[in-house]
Amino acid sequence: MKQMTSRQSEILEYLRRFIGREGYWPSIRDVQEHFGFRSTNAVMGHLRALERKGCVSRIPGQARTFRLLNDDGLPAGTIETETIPVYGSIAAGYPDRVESSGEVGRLLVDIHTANIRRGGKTFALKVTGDSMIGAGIQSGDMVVVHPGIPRDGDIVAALIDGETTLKRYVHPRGGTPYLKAENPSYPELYPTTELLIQGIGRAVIRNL
Amino acid sequence: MKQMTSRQSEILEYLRRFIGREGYWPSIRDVQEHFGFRSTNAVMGHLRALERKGCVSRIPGQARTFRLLNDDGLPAGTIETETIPVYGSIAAGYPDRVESSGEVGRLLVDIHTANIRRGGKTFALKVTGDSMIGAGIQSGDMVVVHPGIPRDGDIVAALIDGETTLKRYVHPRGGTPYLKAENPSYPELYPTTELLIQGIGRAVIRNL
DNA sequence: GTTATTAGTGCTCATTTGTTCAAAGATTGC
DNA sequence: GCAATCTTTGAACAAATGAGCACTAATAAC
Repeated sequence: MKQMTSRQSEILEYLRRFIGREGYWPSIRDVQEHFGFRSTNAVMGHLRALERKGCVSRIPGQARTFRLLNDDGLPAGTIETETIPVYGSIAAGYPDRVESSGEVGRLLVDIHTANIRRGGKTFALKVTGDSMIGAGIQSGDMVVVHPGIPRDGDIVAALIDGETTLKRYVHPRGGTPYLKAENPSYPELYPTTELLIQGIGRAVIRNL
Repeated sequence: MKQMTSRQSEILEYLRRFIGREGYWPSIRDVQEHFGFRSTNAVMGHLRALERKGCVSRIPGQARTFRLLNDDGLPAGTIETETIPVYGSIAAGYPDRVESSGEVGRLLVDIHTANIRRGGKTFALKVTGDSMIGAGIQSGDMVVVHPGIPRDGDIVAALIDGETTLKRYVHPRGGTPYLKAENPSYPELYPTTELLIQGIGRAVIRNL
């Protein structure tokens, strides 16, 4: 992004605050009035400059149609976030994202914090039991889970006998994969009928 | 929120998607065109209904000025979030929120997930060491910390000898408070000169 | 049947709003 | 000093846009 004059930053900042506060964009005359200009053209000049410098984009001729752009020229103001449904337990198959059956809440986090990619069918589970205590996952913790193919050592949400459990996925070279609890008092789980991995654990969130 | 007809939900959903996709609100005629109405008044009718039912609010006579409301009648679409600075370590006193000295990143989470209140001087610490391993807090975890007065049993970020440590705060009835690690190989820490509590741990976030 | 609600058409109108032309003062760099 | 850019004024215009009136049709409620 090119160098901006102080006046131009002021205008940009006003736009940012306005949309944040009101939820819609200001009109040219809203900007004019706020800065005390006696002509709308003062605003126009600055907007042209901001557009030229790639900070803002607009739809010509249409009212209150701004877009804030960042350095890459992509729509900004939006740290990439995801709204993730939280399930207490999952019965079978992938949980339907729209359906709220068993959904006990939602969490909104940015994708870096949750360690996920966008647009996936990410979901979260509320952990019960102490089988993963050795990995620092306690009862009541929330685990963010992303569908995918697990690798040896990943913590996964797996479906065994119609119920979801959180375990470590172990896949020895040349052997068959199994599940391992991180607690000496729990046995290893070898797949009897099938081993359905619902997702790979990406993050743990705990409220203290 | 009162009962909505299916058509009204369609309109509402279109508004939601439009602002999410384009970043600005549609005009009445944008809505008209999308639904194939032959009159703008069809849209007006639905908008009046949505306003009456408290789903949407608008500024009369002004272009593209919507506000989505949720059940309480408060502006929606905005789950309350906080952008929290992450520090690797904190030297002394409260970290300056604006200053990025020692700031190693930021995380954006909704206030329920992070278990915090709005507007506070919340910050996060990247944990090093294994002194809290017994409480399920490992090296590399992020701990969200909120300033306040700790109670017995809280996990706190405390300043001891010019360095910040994460420990459990113990305050026996009638005694002096001290800090306790959740790891048998660490000793209890009794305040020698002073015990400055920088904040109370509210949440733990770990990337797997 | 009557009444109320929802869903629409068709048209007109007034205002909001973006845009343009012409011009001038201030500031900076050469 | 002079050119270039930034900043602002002032007036006028045309398109975009919300809003109102009259009327029709379907559906459900009483």
